[in-house]
Amino acid sequence: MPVIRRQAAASSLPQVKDVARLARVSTATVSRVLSGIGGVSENLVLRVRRAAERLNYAPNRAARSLRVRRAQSIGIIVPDIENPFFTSVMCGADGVLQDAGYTMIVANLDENPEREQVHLNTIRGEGVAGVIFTPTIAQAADYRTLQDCGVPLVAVSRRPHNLNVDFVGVTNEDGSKEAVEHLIALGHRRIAFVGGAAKVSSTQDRLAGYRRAMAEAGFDADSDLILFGDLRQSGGYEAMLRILELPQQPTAIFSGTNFTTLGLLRAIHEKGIRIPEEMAMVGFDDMPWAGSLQPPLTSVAQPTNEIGRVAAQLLLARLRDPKRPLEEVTLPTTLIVRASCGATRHLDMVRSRK
Amino acid sequence: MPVIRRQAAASSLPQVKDVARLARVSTATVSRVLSGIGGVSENLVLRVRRAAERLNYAPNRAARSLRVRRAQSIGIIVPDIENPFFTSVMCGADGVLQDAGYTMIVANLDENPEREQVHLNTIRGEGVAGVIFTPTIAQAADYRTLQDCGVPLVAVSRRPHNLNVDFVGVTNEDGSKEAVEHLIALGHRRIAFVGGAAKVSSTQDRLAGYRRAMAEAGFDADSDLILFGDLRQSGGYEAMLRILELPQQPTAIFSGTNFTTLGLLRAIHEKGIRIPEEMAMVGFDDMPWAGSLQPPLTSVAQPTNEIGRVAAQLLLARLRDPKRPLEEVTLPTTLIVRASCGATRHLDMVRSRK
DNA sequence: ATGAAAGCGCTAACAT
DNA sequence: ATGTTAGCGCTTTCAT
Repeated sequence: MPVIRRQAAASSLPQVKDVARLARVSTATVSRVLSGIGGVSENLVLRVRRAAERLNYAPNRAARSLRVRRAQSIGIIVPDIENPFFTSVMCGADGVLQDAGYTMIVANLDENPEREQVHLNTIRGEGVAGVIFTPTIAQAADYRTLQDCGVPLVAVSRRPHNLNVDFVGVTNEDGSKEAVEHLIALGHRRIAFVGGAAKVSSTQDRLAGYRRAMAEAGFDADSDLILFGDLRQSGGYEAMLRILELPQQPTAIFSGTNFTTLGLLRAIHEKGIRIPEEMAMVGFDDMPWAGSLQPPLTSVAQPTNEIGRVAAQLLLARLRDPKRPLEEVTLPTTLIVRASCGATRHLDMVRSRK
Repeated sequence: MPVIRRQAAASSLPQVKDVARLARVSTATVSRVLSGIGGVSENLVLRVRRAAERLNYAPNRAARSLRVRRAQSIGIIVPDIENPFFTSVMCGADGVLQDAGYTMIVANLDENPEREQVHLNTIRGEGVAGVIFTPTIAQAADYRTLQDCGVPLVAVSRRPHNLNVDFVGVTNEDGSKEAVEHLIALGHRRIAFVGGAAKVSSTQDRLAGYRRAMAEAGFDADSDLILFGDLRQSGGYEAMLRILELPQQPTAIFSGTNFTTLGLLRAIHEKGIRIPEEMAMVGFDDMPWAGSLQPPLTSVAQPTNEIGRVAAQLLLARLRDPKRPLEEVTLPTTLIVRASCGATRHLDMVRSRK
């Protein structure tokens, strides 16, 4: 015998069947019109469109996701949502994704790797159509679980280990080399490298650029002068304190990432060290306010918005054609010369410190 | 007669029924255990938990959303995802929401009000459990559509017009007054106010604080000295150019929002004006690098993370109890004195410019 | 070109 | 305390 059920409260939202009734067509036709499949007479298309508009119809995305077994959303996993590099990347991706009708589910790891697993499970449960992420420390297996569900992944900024994914990066090594060569051209010989997280590919590539520049100039890359912080300001701050305790000080510092640079600056200001006279400086990552820093920062700028845009485009391309070959895009960096490197001063002044 | 249907490809994801089978219970029991309703024997709870873990089960959130007619996600609508104020708020909200099992759907208006309507429709379609937003220009009706669907709203930073929602703000007026009084105490009489977007409540409150400080000190608030930019650096930059064309220059500027401050600074640096000697400055909004700016910026700091946290908590509270009275939380600002206001110099030097 | 209806995976009402 | 099963709103197959 049939079970008697309480009727759920009618949704205040219009549904396909409301649109269908108003347009005097079937729900199938409404769906066909609104998803733009085609194969519907012009007449009905018009009626359906009008009805949908009249009712201010917004399709229930959960129902759609359930039916097509894939959500119209993509997950963005960022190590730190407060880092301007990542927000700028997100902003670039957002524009592209929004135009394609995707929503953006943002997972902030907040430099807290335990969160990664939780987030990945949630994202798997969301049935997102794809994921844009920046690899943190150890995870390949977790991301592979997503891949096994057929969710395409695009890595940004850091090259993931043991994971076949599309990738968007920049000329980390050449950009760093150019920056260090610039310092060398200004007369510096003892140049420190302060990287962000030591193990990520971007840091290693930037270190490689530093080493190449030093080697080609015939200078020692004194291992005392190679330090690592993390991705917060504190890492740079502490690195600077360590540098100040060195028996033989560098005359210049190349900083491998934005927050490290800010941390270094903070320590330098606290100690009253003058830039660039006592310490010259170039930092990887430009920031919208880099020109208003004390002093204006010479930096290696990444095309951050473009990185996000390309990442989103790669994802959409793969959604369209899952079989396409893996793609790896490397975008160019730009050395922006401001005052912190000392390029605007006489070389003698820079060198006088030795 | 029954219609023959093509079987959809079996999902590679485990489902409730897989967990149920493995645990030798019904799907209802699995659901009860995993959603923590209670009323299940300890024995079965254990078996279900174990089975779910073994299968690495992640519930299909779309199916759940469809069934309970509400997603486990909340929408965050921000005017500009690249503005550190909003990212910091998002970060605070994220922590709370994540712990409560919600995902965060981020909609970036990118200062583009047309996008707002599109985003609101999408968010309505997502069936989010709630929305945290910062009102932009004109919208009340659009947001009301959401409210009519029973989606609770929390406004952040700017008070929305004609909309009954929970609200998290800061002591804009008192914070600004304190900042301007600080400048007055340093001997300034001609103090300019450069606000962000003129029409939003936060700008107006900050202007009110400026006016009160000036009035109480018995100074004119010369209307020439009250300017507005927008929420990008360019607004501040252009405002500074206008200030420089004034017949009688101010000796100090109080800037109403972070990007405006950076824009002002950029113009000031370009013109080679010395801060604070030729122009003293205090800005609303602290930034993690405010101490590394040129010169270190005296600012009115908002507890940005806390704002986000409180917003999320208000939302969760209302989800628990939709009937609770509307709440309005005002968090305190803090004046952080650094060098840009000239507090570290002699008064005579500041005043000497007149 | 259009419509009827099954079924996506979950939850909760109802039955036991 | 546990199980059975309808149905959330959509898309899509199949039938016409």
